[in-house]
Amino acid sequence: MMSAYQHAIQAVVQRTGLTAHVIRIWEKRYGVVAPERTDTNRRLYSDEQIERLRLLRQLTQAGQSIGTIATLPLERLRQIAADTAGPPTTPPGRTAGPERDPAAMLLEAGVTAVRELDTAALGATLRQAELQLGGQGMLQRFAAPLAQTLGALWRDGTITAAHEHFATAVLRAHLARAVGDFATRADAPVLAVATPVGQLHELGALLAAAAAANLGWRVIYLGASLPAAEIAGAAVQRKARAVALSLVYPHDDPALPPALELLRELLPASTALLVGGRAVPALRPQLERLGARIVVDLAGFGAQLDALRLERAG
Amino acid sequence: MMSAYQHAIQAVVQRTGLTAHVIRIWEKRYGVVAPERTDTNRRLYSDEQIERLRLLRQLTQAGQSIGTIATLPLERLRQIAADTAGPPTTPPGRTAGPERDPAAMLLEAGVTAVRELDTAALGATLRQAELQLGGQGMLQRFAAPLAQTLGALWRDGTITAAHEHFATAVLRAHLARAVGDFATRADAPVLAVATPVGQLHELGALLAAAAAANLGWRVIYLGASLPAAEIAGAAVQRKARAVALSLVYPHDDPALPPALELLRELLPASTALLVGGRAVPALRPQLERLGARIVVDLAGFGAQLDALRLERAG
DNA sequence: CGCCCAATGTCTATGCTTTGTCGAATTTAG
DNA sequence: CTAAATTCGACAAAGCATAGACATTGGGCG
Repeated sequence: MMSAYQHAIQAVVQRTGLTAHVIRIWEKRYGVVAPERTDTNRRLYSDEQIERLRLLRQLTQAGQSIGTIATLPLERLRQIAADTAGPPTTPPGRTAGPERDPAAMLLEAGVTAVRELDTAALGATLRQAELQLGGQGMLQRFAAPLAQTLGALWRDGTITAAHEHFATAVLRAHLARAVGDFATRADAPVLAVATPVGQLHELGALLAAAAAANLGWRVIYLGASLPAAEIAGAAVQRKARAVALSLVYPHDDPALPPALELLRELLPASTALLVGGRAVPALRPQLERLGARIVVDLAGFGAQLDALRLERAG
Repeated sequence: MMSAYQHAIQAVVQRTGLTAHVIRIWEKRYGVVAPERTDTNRRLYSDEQIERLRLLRQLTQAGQSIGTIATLPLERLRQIAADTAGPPTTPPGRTAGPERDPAAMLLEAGVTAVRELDTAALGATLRQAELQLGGQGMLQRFAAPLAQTLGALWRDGTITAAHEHFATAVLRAHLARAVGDFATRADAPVLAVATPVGQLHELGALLAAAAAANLGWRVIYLGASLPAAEIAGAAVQRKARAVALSLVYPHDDPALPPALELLRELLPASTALLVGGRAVPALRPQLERLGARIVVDLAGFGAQLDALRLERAG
């Protein structure tokens, strides 16, 4: 998703919740963005421009007037969004270090904060990551790798379950905030995200939830370890277009296959089933039989969501 | 930071909870603030002015008269607000609302949002509660009762586990944000919050964590279902002054008493053990023998924390 | 004790600004 | 060929500002 691929205006509409009319008039009146054009004069937006529009919408909904924020640079918008949401007392004072890869440095800082069980430091690092990398960037280049790294450190005993729980709690808070912040359009498709019974690791599910929200879906995040019937019930109640599951550990829980079976059975055929996580390879035959869509990483997940949207739209 | 950015009046309305009318009339009658103006005469407020207005609103709601505090310097307002917020915020004067209790209405809205799995609505209600009731008020009069209510509705089958998980996830995000955002002093005492193995309900623990953060503690939130050794390890690593446990369900887990025993044994004597939750009565004899401090509600929890602080300080 | 007034929040009326929406005429995609 | 995008112009809804009226409340004071 961080590709240089250019999006048509309709995609921007879906991701931002703005109408095409508003996007064009903002461009005309305030010079909000200057999209590329095709040979035939269609607008083509970059990911960065989309993020900018998304922030502008978020801020105008928070009471800022479009006329005055329209021309501010992207980082400024991110910053204003950050302290408009949070308390005014936010003096992070942290300065970016040397030149190296920002994501790598942030990761290092994150791991250190987790080792030291330092809530404030981890929170600051997350905010920093969002500021420097943007929404999707924070997810794909910071949060997801951090979760991976912590999982590895936990398995080899370098950190304890307490550290892992701690990190989960803090990450959770930030990711969940992202899910809620994206005030999407009322007609956006609905996605339910959960983890089946016995699957206690919920970071993957949260990453998926945040990524989907970022793509303009309305997300119902149900948390970890839910019975299939409950997941299906929620999905049906909200007429979800899709259900996303994260399967991480244990890989070989005997309760898992029947739960998946039951879930697919209880869901209407029009509701897609997306499954991702470290435990997926072992279940591949069953998943394919059930018609589940297998997700390999966050970028792939985004692609699947886009595809789903088109299927239904067409 | 160099936030020289100026906000439109609508943003001030959303961030202070005042109406535009009141903001203007306060300016006119008392010279509360002197916002910049645009070329077209619109008001532009700085972050500092917004903070001032927010404090003024908070104080007038606590019974102060606007006329007498309108012109006080910002420093003084902060100071008064800090004093006023000290005890459980019970505005002495105008307690009897002309309409119904605002907390009750918010609760109703919250329950409805949960029933409908509406992330945005629940988030909005939470923000509303924080604005109307203040930090501690939101916790004691909204979040805690909401958790109670949802627990009851779940036990009698009115809502499903999915609803409960959903609500937990959203509440978690908001409460955890409160934990992380509080800019606490580096010398504040440390509190570790968790739930022992087998105890999956973490809302109580989160409420405790948020309340403690609100009172100026540095909180390490470890989440649910952690082995005693892990909890103790984290507490020792960070030299926690106290460990808070929330015990809700099951009441009669046979693994619980030994876990508590072990935890107390692993913790240094200087670390207090605070225990609360619905499962506490059944364990009272053991808890008393262990010297644990029993917490009955959030207000009591706050009192215990204050006491702990004094003990060590004095 | 009762009356009046100062304090304070709410509401209306009027004139500008700002901002979102719509329609029409064309062009392009699929 | 139908659906969607583009530009341009016009329009209407909502928001903001000023001034002033009005309702309520809580004392202060005769």
